[in-house]
Amino acid sequence: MKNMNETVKQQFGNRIQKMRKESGLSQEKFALKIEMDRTYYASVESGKRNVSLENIKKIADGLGVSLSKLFEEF
Amino acid sequence: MKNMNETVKQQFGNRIQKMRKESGLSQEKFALKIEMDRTYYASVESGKRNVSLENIKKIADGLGVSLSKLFEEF
DNA sequence: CAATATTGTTACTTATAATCCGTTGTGTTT
DNA sequence: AAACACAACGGATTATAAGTAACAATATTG
Repeated sequence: MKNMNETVKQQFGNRIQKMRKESGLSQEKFALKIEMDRTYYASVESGKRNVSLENIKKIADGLGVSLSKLFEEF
Repeated sequence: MKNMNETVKQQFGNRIQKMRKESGLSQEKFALKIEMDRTYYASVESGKRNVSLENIKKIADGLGVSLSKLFEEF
């Protein structure tokens, strides 16, 4: 089993950071794209936020992936 | 595309309701199992709540499925 | 080096998620 | 009918997610 010691918040943050980087956008550009505050998005990426379903959806949409894709290794 | 007019909250509520019913547990029994308030869980199922990642995870665990499975049609 | 872009963090307010109490309605079983 | 199980709803309170601002720290580029 992977990521046994990581919280789901940290797993989620790591996952979206990886995908955002692959998209070539900075945190700021990405946050702007999905109409989310840059510092808030940064704290989500760093695993500090217990983000809600609607914001999870916003992020998935911004990354251009489905929720199942976003969570595929969870 | 399915569920074009449904909000993600409604989709999520419908999805977990279907899976919870398949498990044979009542809302109350399931809520007790995952240590969540019965009335709160009911409102999540009815699509009224913007539930957070940690509670999404709790529900997935209670249903015995991964997050990717939970979101597989999203 | 300086200048710029990008990310990190702290602290704060406000919006709302989450919890808790009860009540109401509906179906079904006896 | 009563008794029971289950689900839907309301209101009030508490906990915390969401959103914002200022500034620090760390790359990256010229």
